[in-house]
Amino acid sequence: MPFTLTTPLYYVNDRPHLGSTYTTLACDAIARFQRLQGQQVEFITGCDEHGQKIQRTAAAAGLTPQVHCDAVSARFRDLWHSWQISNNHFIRTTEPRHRAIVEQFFARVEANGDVREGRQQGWYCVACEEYKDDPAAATDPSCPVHQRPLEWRDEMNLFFRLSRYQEPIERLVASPDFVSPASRQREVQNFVAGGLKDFSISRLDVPWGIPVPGHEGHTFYVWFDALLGYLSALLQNDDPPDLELAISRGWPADLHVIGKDILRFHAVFWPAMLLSAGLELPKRVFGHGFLTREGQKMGKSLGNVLDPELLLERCGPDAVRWYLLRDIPFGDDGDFQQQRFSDLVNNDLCNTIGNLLNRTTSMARKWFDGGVPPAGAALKTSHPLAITAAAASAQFDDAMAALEFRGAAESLLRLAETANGYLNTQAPWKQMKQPGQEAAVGADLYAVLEVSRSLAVLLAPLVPDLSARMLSQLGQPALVSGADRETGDVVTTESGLATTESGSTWHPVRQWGLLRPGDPLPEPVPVMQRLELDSPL
RNA sequence: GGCUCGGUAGCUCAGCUGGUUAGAGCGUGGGAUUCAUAACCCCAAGGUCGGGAGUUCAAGUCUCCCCCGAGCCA
Repeated sequence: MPFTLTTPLYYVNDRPHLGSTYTTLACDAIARFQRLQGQQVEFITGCDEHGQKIQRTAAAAGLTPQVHCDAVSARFRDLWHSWQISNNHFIRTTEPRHRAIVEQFFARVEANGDVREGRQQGWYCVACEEYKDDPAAATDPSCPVHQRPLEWRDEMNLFFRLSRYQEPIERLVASPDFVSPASRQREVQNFVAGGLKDFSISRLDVPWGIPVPGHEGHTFYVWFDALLGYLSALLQNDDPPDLELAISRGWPADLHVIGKDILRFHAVFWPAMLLSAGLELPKRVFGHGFLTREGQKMGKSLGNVLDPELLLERCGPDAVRWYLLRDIPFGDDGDFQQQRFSDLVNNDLCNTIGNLLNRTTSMARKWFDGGVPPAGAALKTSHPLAITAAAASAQFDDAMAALEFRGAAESLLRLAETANGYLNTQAPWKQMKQPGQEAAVGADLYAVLEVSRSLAVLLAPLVPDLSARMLSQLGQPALVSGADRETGDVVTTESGLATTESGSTWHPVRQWGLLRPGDPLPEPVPVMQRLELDSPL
């Protein structure tokens, strides 16, 4: 069974922003972590492209919806590519195969008696694509989120009988692992406890949508259509658009990572839809927080949006990935602070980790004939640094499995600090000046080199590029954690080292003592450039 | 208005079922050192734990009230 993981399917109303980048980066780290452990991963992202809002946005720009969607979704695709996101699926809900999946799914739901006609009356926010029930301000209501006037709607729609699923959904959201973090779970439980009402799944007079079979004039409500994108995404390129086939490719999802604003759709509506169609439920829905910038909401009106493309260009992928994953507790809201960003990147990545590698390879080359020193006593797993490294790596795994990127990063930092401290205590540069100490110095350096290698190996899911650069400084090949893992080719490690565990690029290189004494080390080059941000991003 | 979270050093946060002088990292100040990306290592200053009352031998940690921030629902 593959590990199936999704980002939200991003709405193509606007260009990608930092929030979607954050979600996607986090998912990428998870995907890489799973792959490195030998899991086959189906990593899904894509775009949600239907709905009245898109229709209007396109019209306002003088474009047809299709042209608009093509342009914006290409932008998402390109952005993920330039961030080296390792998704192996990218679904657009305007693809023909998706339409077919939606039709098949709907047929199941309808056959199950869960579709009825009903009158939908109320104030509608096109920006939210949602009805707002706010009888209090009925005179001149506006959307609390978008601060735009609501539109009065009164039409016959198709409804999904969500109310039938009150009990199973209650049970589902009460189970401890389904919705996380815990604070969000309570939120969802309260919502469900309030009683589930049928919700409309079609719209009249919204041509930019998938027509509802057998219901002239109706198109599917964007959310109904969008959620199903997770299923159609699973189809491989040459697959016929068949729901059963899609399912066999990796359903149910192991994890939906979403922003907290769309929790209800994923934790309540979506599971009910799946139950109705007789499909398995996703195992986990994780609602992460939002990013602010220097304490303020990012928005066009404030003119303080942080453009992911610019950020990437000026700072590189590693810096941003590290900062976002390391500093913001995953699940909580976070604040992007430029000073802190550069402080943490420079401290953690350049000073603590990068410099550790740099100083150690430099000494090893200088005193041991340009290569890895004789290991001596440092080859034993009972070496203090070997013990510390093993503990750190166990902590790292636990934290990553729990989606606690921050804790994972910290375990690595502590390891690097220990190694730096070890060097300062042992002071090989002093010891080298005394006769007969080469063996002792060699062992110390070897141990620290091994710590550096461990760090490089463990960093792979969080900052794959940096990991590769570090390994290269150690004369080792990069780990393959990206979507190219999907080819199934067994990746040989390096220099004849054991590659026993099939399918895993990680376990074979996670043992202590794999560096071979005498192997040459390349000339030390800083693996991480310091961030010198003299102007605001 | 109801419900739910949070308010701990300048900043980001740890502090489990209440129990020695409240912790970490960053930032700041000082020291040591030279292998290294002005890096590393060590030390220090800095908090009446949002405010008030209560329970207790003992409260950041429990109860109540209030203030502030965020969110969900009305």
